[in-house]
Amino acid sequence: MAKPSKENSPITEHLAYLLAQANREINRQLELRLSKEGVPVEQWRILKVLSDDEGHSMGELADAVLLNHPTLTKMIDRMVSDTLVYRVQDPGDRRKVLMFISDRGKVLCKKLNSLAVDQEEHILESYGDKSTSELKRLLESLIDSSN
Amino acid sequence: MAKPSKENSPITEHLAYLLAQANREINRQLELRLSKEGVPVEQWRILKVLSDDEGHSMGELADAVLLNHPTLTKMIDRMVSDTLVYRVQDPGDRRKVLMFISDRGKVLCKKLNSLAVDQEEHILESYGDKSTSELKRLLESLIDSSN
DNA sequence: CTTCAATTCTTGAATATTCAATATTTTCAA
DNA sequence: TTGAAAATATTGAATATTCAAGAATTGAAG
Repeated sequence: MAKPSKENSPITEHLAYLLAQANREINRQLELRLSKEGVPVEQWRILKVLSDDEGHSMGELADAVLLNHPTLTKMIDRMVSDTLVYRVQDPGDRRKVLMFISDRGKVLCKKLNSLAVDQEEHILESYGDKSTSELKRLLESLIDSSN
Repeated sequence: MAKPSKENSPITEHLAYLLAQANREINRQLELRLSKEGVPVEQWRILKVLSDDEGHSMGELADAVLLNHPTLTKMIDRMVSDTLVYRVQDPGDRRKVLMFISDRGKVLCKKLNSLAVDQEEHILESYGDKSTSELKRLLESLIDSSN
């Protein structure tokens, strides 16, 4: 009898694949909702992070919203044009730029938040309360264990 | 006392964000290993799917490896140049193209599989057997419930 | 049969992302 | 204090992805 080997297990059994698939699907759904306001998911994340009015450097922000630095810079350029956010040089360390959300950005962010909440509720309905919180817990712990 | 509201929960509590973060991290690790052979994750997925020697249409393949059609076409072009895969017109429906893996592709795929297995084992070690299989189960069920 | 809509894949132009290099400022050791 | 190394953000060129349109084939209604 052949030795069972992990090496030819189908792609669909790999954790990396399942994560990619789930991420793609959930992201697609969220994108669909946010497109009502014509805003990409990444911009919503940026607005949400900046909502604390504390001023975040580009580096912090890039980490928080899961974007590479140059990609973030260019996206922020667009958002500045749209007057959703603005740059301020960090007075304490002039290498840094602090990003802030504008009033217009806050108004938009509120609308986006409620669209996102819609989605989370939709997931809760079809997937269940228990599963959702358990999945969140496991994901957090996976992320933790990867650092 | 203020009504607790989901609308200003931090981004890090959203399922969509946790999935994106976990996916990014696991994918980064996998990428790192596969880069030993100079192959992007998507190409490994393609090779793996084609490993059954059955011949898959571009549409099937695009679904299976989570890529848009035009992106897949261009990636397949590269892989054909590298003689990892080849195209055959479907005799039963000449709109379709059937993709096959070459011998060279199979050799490469084996190496990649063992790099990927390395990673899965690394995850099992740091994250645990129990958590891993429970996470996989929950992800599968989330994907199911989204269709 | 013929024609028109649907399916499948590819292409080219527009857009977005990434890599490597640059500019600026800070840190810190000598 | 000075000078070299590190940290931060941006830029420009190379690369990759996406959108919309196109070409080929099939299906199916009249």
